[in-house]
Amino acid sequence: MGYIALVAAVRKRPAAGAAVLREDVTTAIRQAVTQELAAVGYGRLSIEGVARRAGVGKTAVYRRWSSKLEMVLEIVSEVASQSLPLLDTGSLRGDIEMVLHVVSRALRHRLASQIIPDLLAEAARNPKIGHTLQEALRANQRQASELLIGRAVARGELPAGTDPDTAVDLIIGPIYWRLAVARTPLPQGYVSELATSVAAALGAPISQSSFPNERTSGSSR
Amino acid sequence: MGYIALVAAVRKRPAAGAAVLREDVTTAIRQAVTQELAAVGYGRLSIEGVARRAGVGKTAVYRRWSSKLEMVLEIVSEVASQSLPLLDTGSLRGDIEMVLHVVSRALRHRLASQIIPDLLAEAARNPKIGHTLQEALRANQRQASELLIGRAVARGELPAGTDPDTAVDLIIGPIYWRLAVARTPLPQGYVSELATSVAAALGAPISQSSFPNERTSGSSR
DNA sequence: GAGCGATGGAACGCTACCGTATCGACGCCA
DNA sequence: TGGCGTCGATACGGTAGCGTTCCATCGCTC
Repeated sequence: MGYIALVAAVRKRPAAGAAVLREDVTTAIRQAVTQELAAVGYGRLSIEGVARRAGVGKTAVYRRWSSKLEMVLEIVSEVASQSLPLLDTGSLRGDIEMVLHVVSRALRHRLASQIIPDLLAEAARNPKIGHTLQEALRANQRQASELLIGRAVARGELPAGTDPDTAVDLIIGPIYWRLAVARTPLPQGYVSELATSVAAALGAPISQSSFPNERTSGSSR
Repeated sequence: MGYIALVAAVRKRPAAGAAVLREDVTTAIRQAVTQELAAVGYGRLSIEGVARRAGVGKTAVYRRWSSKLEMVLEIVSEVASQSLPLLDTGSLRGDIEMVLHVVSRALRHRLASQIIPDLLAEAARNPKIGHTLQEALRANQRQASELLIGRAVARGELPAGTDPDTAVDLIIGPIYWRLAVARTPLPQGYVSELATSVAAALGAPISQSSFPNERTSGSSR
């Protein structure tokens, strides 16, 4: 079924035979899955519920995916693996603000802001989900972070040793907390100010500790 | 039943009559709830599962709470509403590092790191849970933030207008993202460095509009 | 010492889903 | 044009949890 679903997703028809999975049914199911995920979460999501919401028979679902896990993984990983563009704005602060805008727009969408935390929580207890999200999101993220930081280093805005993982924490953490966890509305100018703060945070690691503190021993690069 | 549960929770005995809710049974149920929450999440948590895990009859559970929602709310809000001490370390950076240590220790506990994101995700779709967590966590948080920032302002480390909510985002966001979302292990010295970065972030908000981009490297202290 | 009432256990009828099977209808492909 | 295979529908037996009820037991309070 992984095969069949793939074929449908890619919008090609099977080479031989006839009578083909209908594209519109597949689309309806996909939509229903995302809506059900937002409404009841992964834990409570049921095949019957999805079929009901999509207005199709259970058969149509089982013909495409063999289990709820497989179905959800295929659908969300497709959405999650899109990479963001990452234009070069000319400054670290500008780059960060751009990323924050993109992320905040995404997290303000009702479906996304319910589905993402739910799946991340589920990932903590289901290794397969964890692995898939890891692949889809983290790799992407790290790549983006390295690009963004590489630029800043080239510009002389950051020291060469800056850790991309920590940078992701500093950039994504606050906006994610605000929108997906605390769910507090953003005041005017919030993203812009946050960008400034985060840029300052990245620009001033280690530098000021007057104590004999340990340094980051791990993660080279 | 709220009454009976309350009585048991407060560890007082009913004034009249006899034959009382057993404290050890109540404790066993509480433990089972937290374990079930971590294992399967709120969405899949079932009364039967809790009773099974606690080694008690369903009856014992229903005698204390009338529904899974009420049960979970009572149990988690009790745990969540404890406030952290917040010693004055003498500097903003020190205060932040202390908070980060406390938070990171809490989030590294297996149960907490699974239950908290799960409940927060659930809160996004269940108003009662959202409200309870809001009460238990956010109020506490804001108070702590105001205290911490008030001190820094008094020391002259921060300008007077600093927004406590944004401060929470900057302080909690990165460590929460790291531990509860990305679930990446912390390298040596991470918390200390993060504290420095966050202090720098807090020290340089808004400045972007008025001042020509000061880089906070040697500013504080 | 008496009895109230909580205890675990078992069973109740009920609902929701599971995953599978079978049906006639019909559209697409060879 | 023929037939393959998907379509929605419906039904299947099975599992799980719901919330309630009844039970004999036994510890605590008076």
